[in-house]
Amino acid sequence: MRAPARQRPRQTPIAKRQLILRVAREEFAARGFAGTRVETLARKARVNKALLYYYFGSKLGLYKHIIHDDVDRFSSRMREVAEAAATAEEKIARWVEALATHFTDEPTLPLMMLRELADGGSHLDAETLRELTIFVPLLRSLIEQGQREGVFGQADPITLHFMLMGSTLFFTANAPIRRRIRQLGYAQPPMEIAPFVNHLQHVALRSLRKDPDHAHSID
Amino acid sequence: MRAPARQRPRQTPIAKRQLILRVAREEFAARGFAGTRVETLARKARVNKALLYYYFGSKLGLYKHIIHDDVDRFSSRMREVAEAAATAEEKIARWVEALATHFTDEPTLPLMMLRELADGGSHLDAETLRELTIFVPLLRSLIEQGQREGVFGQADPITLHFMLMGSTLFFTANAPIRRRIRQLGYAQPPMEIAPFVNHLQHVALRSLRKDPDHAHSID
DNA sequence: GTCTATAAATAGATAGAC
DNA sequence: GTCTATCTATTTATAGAC
Repeated sequence: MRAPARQRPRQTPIAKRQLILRVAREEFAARGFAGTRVETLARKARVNKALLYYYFGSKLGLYKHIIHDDVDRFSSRMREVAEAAATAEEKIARWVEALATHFTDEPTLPLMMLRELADGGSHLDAETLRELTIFVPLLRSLIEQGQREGVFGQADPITLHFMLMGSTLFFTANAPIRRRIRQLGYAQPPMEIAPFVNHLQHVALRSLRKDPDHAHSID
Repeated sequence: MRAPARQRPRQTPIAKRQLILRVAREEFAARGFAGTRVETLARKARVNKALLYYYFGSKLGLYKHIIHDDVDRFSSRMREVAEAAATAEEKIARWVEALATHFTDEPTLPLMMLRELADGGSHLDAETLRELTIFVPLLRSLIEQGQREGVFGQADPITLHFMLMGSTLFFTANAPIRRRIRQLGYAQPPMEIAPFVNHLQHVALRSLRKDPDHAHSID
């Protein structure tokens, strides 16, 4: 009778690999590529530096792996929203909601996106870049659906994309700065994202609707 | 008869200091704080590293000096826009225009802002942070002016701020990525900022106007 | 103010044992 | 797969001459 092909160590290899990825995602998001120390990743993941190189080849390889995965999950989620069965108005509202929810669920993503923006996308490979191009076409199809449904007028999907993505990125990533502004007593900026999402949905829908007179609340 | 207190070298001290600042601004914007090498700054400014430490004490001191100055100029410019003599509608349009123009005139600023966002504002001192709090009150006063003029309804200055600043930051900093998307043939995203500004102005004004029926073009 | 030279610490990465 | 030990190149920063 044959023994199992491999004996499992206390912690399975996959788990260690996943642990490295999890720790690295946090660190890269918090400190950026240049600011992250491989030594620190190894220490926090409780593995040796050499294991990290064994799995990912280099610090850069690890970084690219992470950002590719994260962008992939993000674009998949937004694609689902846009391709669901619902009215265009409903889906625009859900789109805004999904942006905010995804950034809340995966708070490292907006930070990585901001860093890539600042770096001119220098760590994004062609495939990752392709995933990032789906947002505008998805919004375009939503606008066209709304036009067919008779509720949307002419609108530019590019402006819409930059408006929704830009403001959500900004609001999400700005949270620590708002917190400090509060602590310093300079102002009382809001910390909750829900009211912001609600406002943004209304602004988006109002900018899209054909006949402003027919505007009605979405909530 | 007394000789001049100091002889001027071929290049005056101030010029060297300014040169260091100029080079450092570019480098910090392009590579971030952690990614910037003091050695590189010295080489590009054609001075010695030691001179940089003589003037600014440390790499961090230099960075803080720059971001403080840049934020200061930015907030001053936006304050001027908001406090000019004009209608609220006109000033909202100018506000959007000024955001875009300033980011175009000083392309390092949006990059620094994105990096600070990602870093949780860790390199922003209290005074710099205070300057950053003026945007929302300025927009609030613009909204109130518009209400007094009978053209604006209820609106949230915070959402407005995040929408305008966020989307302009995003569009501006995104230019290199759009360029690559073009080169790869994935899409033909626009490179010009003018149409984006125009759209954003309209969206902003439409979201602010009291009675959508009275909407009229601003151009 | 400006430089040369260098200290002292740390970086990313690899060799090789197990 | 995982580790210890280590190499080599950089990095920030300073001392001290001019």
